[in-house]
Amino acid sequence: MAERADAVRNRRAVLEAAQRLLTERGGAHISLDAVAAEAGVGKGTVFRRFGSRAGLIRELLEERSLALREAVTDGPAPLGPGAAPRERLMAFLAELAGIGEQNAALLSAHEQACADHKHEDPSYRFWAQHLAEVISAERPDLDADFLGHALLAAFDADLIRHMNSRGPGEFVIALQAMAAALLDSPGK
Amino acid sequence: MAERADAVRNRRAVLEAAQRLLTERGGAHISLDAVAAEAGVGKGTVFRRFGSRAGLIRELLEERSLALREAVTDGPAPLGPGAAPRERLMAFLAELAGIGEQNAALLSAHEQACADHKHEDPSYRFWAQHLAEVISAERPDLDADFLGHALLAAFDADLIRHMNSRGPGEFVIALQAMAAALLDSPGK
DNA sequence: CATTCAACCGGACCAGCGGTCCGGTTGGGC
DNA sequence: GCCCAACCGGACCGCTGGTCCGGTTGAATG
Repeated sequence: MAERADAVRNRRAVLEAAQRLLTERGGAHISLDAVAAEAGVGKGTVFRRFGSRAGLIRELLEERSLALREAVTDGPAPLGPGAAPRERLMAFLAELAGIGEQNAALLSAHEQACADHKHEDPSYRFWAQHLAEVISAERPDLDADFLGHALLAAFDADLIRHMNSRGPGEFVIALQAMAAALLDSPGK
Repeated sequence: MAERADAVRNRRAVLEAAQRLLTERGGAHISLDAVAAEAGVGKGTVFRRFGSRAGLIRELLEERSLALREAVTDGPAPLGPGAAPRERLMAFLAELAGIGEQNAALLSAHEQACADHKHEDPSYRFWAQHLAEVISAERPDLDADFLGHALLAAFDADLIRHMNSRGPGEFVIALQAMAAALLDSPGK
């Protein structure tokens, strides 16, 4: 037996409650007491399901980006393996930026909760590795590993907000322009 | 009267104690109780001097980077106003990276304490503006403002640690290579 | 040097947090 | 219908950032 019915029900309730608090209230001050209360559940339940604050945020983020992950590993062009590396990179950045723009609060919470442990986060690992692969495929002479991390570092909640204040979509545009400049830079 | 003698003494004691805790102990778990105790001072004193945890970290960081700031505004080449923009950019990145490598714990603490308020931090504002100016001087066609923030975003404590694990100085090299690629990218 | 008082100090205190624990409850296989 | 492992709630703990106030001290003044 994998998981009892009430356990499943509570897990979903907690995830939805957290999402609700995160989007309705502005900041990322989401306390686990509040999440438990909003979910109509005891605090112990939250911790049994998710282990810790970081675990909850992580799972929330993973849920949000699951579709993207699948599209990348075995979806159609331009995200999937069929497309050219450059197209995959641009499409991936656009898609991830879309998630970022619409989940700024979640990103903030993630930065705060998982600070100094990004590399253990499966979502982050996947993103970084995908970026590195696709950059390396297009430009084997560049430091693809570093550039992947650097591009992800640009998904800073504060920076996204700053760019969004210029207008919707400005973040994606600037990010893609930067990636294009890197890919088009003259080789050594 | 600006500040009483004992006030000045305590301010320095607190700053030094914080620095000591930050470098001696690994993590950024530096609690203000601990800082006060290490400084041989009451907790109230810490808060009266620095307002909050963020204020303390901020001032610490500012102290660390004061020399760099002065060198940039009116020092000699390659940092100062006399040098060519490209040289200034590279030298500035190298210098800042040096600070970053040697103060990883401080950077972590800063990220954690000042998250979502970077733009209010005077040090950060100065850095971002300087980067934007110098990038814009070399490549007016690029989005210098965004690129400045993006370059600073790469000063992620986790990323620095990751690069340092390859070997000393690897972070600077990769960072400068990225900046060079951006500056050398073909115009539109 | 004595007086005076605003600036300063220490640490008790508070509210809220992440995380633990355990006595009671319940789902579901037999 | 029985039974027990899985699950639940919420009281509880230790710690943290931040506040407050009665007592102390530096230094300007005469």
